[in-house]
Amino acid sequence: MKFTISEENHIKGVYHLQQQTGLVNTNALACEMQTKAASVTDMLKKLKLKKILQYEKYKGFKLTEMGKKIALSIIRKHRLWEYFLTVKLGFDWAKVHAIAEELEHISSEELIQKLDDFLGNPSFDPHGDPIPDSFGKIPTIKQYNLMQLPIKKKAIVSSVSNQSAQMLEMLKHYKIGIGTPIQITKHFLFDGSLEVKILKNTTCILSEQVAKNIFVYYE
Amino acid sequence: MKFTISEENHIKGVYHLQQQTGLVNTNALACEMQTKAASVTDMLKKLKLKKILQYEKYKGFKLTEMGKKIALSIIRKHRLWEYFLTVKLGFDWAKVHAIAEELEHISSEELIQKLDDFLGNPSFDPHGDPIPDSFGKIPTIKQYNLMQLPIKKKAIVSSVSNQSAQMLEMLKHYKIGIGTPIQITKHFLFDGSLEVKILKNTTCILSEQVAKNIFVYYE
DNA sequence: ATTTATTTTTAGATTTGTCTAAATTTATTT
DNA sequence: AAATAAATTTAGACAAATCTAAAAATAAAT
Repeated sequence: MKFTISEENHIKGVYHLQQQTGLVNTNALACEMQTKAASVTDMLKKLKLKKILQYEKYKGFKLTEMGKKIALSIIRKHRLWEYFLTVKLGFDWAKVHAIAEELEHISSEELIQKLDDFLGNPSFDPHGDPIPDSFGKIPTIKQYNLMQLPIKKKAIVSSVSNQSAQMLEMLKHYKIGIGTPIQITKHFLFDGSLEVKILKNTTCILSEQVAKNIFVYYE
Repeated sequence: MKFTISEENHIKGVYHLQQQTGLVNTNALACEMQTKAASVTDMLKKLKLKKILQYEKYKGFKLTEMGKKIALSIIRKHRLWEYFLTVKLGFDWAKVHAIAEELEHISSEELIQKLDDFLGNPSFDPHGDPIPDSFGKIPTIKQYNLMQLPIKKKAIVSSVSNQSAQMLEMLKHYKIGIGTPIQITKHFLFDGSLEVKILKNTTCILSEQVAKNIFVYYE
């Protein structure tokens, strides 16, 4: 089945929200999509008709199995293109998201399969987010946010959840990126801030607010 | 200035037609665009307003200088993507056009500049069509792949699109490189293979698969 | 349990790009 | 030059995707 760009964006938006909340409501999606509630309602009717989501008036909605499959295929495209843009074209990781938002709507399945092979079938994009395979399966590793990481335990930065420009700029300054080895050397109980050693490099202090948006894995 | 996909496609269509005819007429463009004359008229009004084309009712139309610049930037994108799809992703050249029709509308200028560099600033796409540079300047010689070269016609090897190690090794063995004078002496219809004379040197047999990756020019 | 507030949906308008059918302009033929 | 044909444009309609403003349903508060 074929979808418009707007439909695809809505499907992706629902997927994103239902990851956290289970059932999604109209206002939340309107906010996520930077549009109005009335427009969302219109789109919901269309997507229900196409059996992309289960939707009862006034009662919230969520994707059907088919809807989920479509969402994952769009996310797969998005993340493969992000990988291409940073690793092959040398883009700064802060810039790739907007371009991938366009590229993810290119329709050819064969293109994505060949791109995947060309990139060496990566499992994670440059932000550390997992890239679903062609069946929609998502690779998993146990991730912990920095606040949960035991003190002195060596770990690898795997992703960053708050991708605001300010956040990315700060991490760039500290030379913290995906794959950076890291270790907590002190935990200040007063304000929850952490002293963090970027291995083979300097040490810095991160606030709790920042730390809980940085994810790592170990072993 | 920003354009919709439909506007961009019409600009490209006008450019293509005016290459041959100078002034373009409504029906011709309608045919080119697989649409109706009335729809073309609507679009012409819009593009005239945006100063993309000179247009007098009932009297035909052609692109302004600005219109030409835009057309060339779209053609540039199209051909760079075609190059990417064949040379980097290994697509069959027959399949790349449709995909490039979508990719050419991705808007980022930085993307195209980086893609161009990544591909090594190629001058011709895999069909031998010239790729305009970022100023809209078009390289002049036309390239043909060996399958398209008329028999007995003397030509010069100008580029090789499939740069796999095996390919390069084979070419090295036959002493075929950029600038090598070459001539087709026989075309075996059975399997599409060619008997090729490397001038001032030996003769060899090249499979169709190899031949279509070797580009030449003549005169 | 009413009233008030919030959320969601409907109703109707707008924009973009397309269409058909009719009218108009230009070109061709007799 | 008048009649006919072809090309082009206008007028009006339609679908998609959005919006505003008002109505309806649900949730929260007194």
